[in-house]
Amino acid sequence: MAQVSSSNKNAAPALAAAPDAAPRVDTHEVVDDAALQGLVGYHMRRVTNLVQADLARVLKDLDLRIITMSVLVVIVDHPGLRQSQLADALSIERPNLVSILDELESRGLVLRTRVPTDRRAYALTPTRAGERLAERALEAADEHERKFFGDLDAKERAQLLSLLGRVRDAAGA
Amino acid sequence: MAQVSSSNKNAAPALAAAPDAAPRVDTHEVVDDAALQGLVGYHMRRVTNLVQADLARVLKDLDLRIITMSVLVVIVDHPGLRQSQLADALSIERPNLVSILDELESRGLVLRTRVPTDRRAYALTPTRAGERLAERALEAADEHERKFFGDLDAKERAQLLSLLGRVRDAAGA
DNA sequence: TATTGTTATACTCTATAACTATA
DNA sequence: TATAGTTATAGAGTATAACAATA
Repeated sequence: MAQVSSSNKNAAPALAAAPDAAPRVDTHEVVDDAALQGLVGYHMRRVTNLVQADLARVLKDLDLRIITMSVLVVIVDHPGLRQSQLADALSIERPNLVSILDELESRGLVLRTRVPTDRRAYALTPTRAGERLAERALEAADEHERKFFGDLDAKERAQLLSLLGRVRDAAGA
Repeated sequence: MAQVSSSNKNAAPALAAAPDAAPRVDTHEVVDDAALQGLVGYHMRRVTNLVQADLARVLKDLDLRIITMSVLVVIVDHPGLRQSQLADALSIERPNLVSILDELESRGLVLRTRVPTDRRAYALTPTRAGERLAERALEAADEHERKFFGDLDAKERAQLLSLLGRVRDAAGA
């Protein structure tokens, strides 16, 4: 499907193409990324980057990064869970959770308390401030999502989620 | 749409919920990310990460990163273009191109040659080795894409691309 | 032996300010 | 003055190996 140089509008006729004289683009014309547009993953990455950049900007007002918001919201939804459960739920590596939780704890949003029945583990619970901030963060995220997905009706949004789900399943994840 | 704690299966009846006693999850049960699943961007990011991680793994066999492959492929498709044209085509910042081109040049895949009419600029052209590697990289990327998008028929793939395009356009990009 | 949380580390991607040489 | 390429730097996300405490 994807082929190099299939899109070059300056393409010279085959006869004019000398062995080492590839058709050159003009130094001033606008150049495209057509050679990559056959790759669905390329489009997914570019659109996702746009969306994530805006979400990051929005959450900055609440002093949250995307991953920090995700962690806080899952803790509020599942108070008492262990760090390893949280890492599994978000598919992030356990080491990467540590500094995130350090920050949430030092900001008084989350508590780490020893699990009596397993003294290796910590139970994570939100404080009232953590619950309030999680709510505000989800509201901000919802408003952000309306900006990007508001043009899609319910059926189209479901279609997008369904297609994404099938791609995820194809990965064997 | 997205609401904290809407998905907690351990939710106690309202009357049993004391002010500071949130319903706790069991330390052993599997915890989900339901509190974030209302966010379409969250699904996009997770699926995109899966796809990109596999592509990165595949391209490693050719000693290419995703961004390095993208740069090489666009140069092969538009030989003679300037670095600023390339940066615009891929929506990457000019500074981030420099080390990528340094690497491609030192590996003998790309040439930087002064533009006679504008001595500030460099024209980028692929070598024969660069052309060959670009072709192999696109073949590897196509095979990788079949793994993830092969289950979708042509219509579904077009649907996915169309929906992604509308999200991109909603962003004003 | 295996698991929980931790430390240290590294790689990738992205972004911005400021410099140089040219225009 | 503006632009092309560059340097330096920083932040964010992700990943792995190895350790101490505990199971």
